[in-house]
Amino acid sequence: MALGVGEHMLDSSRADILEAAAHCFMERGYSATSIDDVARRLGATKGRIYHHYSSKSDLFADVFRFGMEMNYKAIEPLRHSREKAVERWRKMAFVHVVQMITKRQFQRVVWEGVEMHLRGATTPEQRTVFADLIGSRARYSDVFRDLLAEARDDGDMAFGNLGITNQLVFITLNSPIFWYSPRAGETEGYIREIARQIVSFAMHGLGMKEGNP
Amino acid sequence: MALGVGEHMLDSSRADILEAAAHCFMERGYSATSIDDVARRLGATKGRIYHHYSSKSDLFADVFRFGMEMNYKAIEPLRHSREKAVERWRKMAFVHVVQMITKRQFQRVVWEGVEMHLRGATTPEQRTVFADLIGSRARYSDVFRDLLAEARDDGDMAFGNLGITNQLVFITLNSPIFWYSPRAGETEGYIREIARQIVSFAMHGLGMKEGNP
DNA sequence: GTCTATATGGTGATAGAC
DNA sequence: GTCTATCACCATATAGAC
Repeated sequence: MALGVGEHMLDSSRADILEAAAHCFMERGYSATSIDDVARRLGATKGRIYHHYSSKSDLFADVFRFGMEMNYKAIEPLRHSREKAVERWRKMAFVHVVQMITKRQFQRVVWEGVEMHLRGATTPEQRTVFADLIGSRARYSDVFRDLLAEARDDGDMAFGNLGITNQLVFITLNSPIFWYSPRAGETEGYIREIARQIVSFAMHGLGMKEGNP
Repeated sequence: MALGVGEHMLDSSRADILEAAAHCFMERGYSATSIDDVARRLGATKGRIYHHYSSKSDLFADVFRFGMEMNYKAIEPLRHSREKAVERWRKMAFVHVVQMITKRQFQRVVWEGVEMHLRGATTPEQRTVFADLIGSRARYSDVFRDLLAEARDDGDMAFGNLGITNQLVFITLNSPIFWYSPRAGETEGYIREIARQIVSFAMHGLGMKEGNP
């Protein structure tokens, strides 16, 4: 029940599988992860997984989907506030980074899913499953990109090529999925402090003054 | 012979294998790449590969090694110049980014090698092979980090935590391995312009004024 | 719903011809 | 030095008991 999302809840059996799968995919990557690995982490056998998912790529896609749902949910309250674009961007960037840190397993899967798509490494059948996920992810990225454009028009940001800049910013915001490692006694305040430094770095790169969310 | 490195040249047979392997590992990742894939790309069979390398991880390690050798070679002339740290950092960052773009296959393998190490996904025997490679990569990163510290002492940069900042900067500089895609009629000037924008973004993030290498 | 087989295919690695 | 078998193993996915 900890994994409630949007208007519906996931039954706990499925939530357990998602959590275990996300963790395994994060640790070993899609290809090196076997269904047996996920089952072992669940303390079960693969029969249980195949009862809920028809294939490994189906399972992977559902983890991907759930990761994106969490992201949209996190920024939703901030998207349509009446503040200036630069301020909306700053707050959204902050909660995005916190997501990257606290939901690391799922965000790594999202990243690898995008990677697989960009490399064209997916099989034809996988493309159908992936299509709307990749679209969802692209639209999510566009939300941030459009705010950058708006903030530049407002004169609150200064940068060169919009597409490249958004790539640089996004990879900066996503980077903790690669280098952050949780430590004992990790507090919410500690995580927020890390996130603050990352957003600050990105904002400077965007030609802005300092700011504390 | 195009792959000459350091004081020695690689025999062309081995250079061909390295190039093909790098390309396959870039496209599919380590685990999803089979020796047959590499052989197919060579227009050969795996007998040829196993004559030069005793295992898949050995081959991967050699691609990793070669990628790092290229990196060290690229920054070597700049490391010990007598300019200020901030200026040395800027020039080294620039050639590093150009490497990321122009030697993308090898740099992706370096990235995945580091990833595999961080995830602890390597088998005990692989750790021995990887150990010095990871060390080499860590020292390479430290070269940049130490310059950041020096530049901050000089009063030429302003940032918070050194370790986090170096991670953010490094991931920014490395990012084209993920999003850059070569296009027809790609000129050296075009690549340098992209690199210039990336370094500029990073430098702003480091609390510096604009600069054109 | 979850388990225990088991069918099936692919992959790393080796042996031996040329 | 490269090729053509071939082996042994592991992983996806299924079938059917409980």
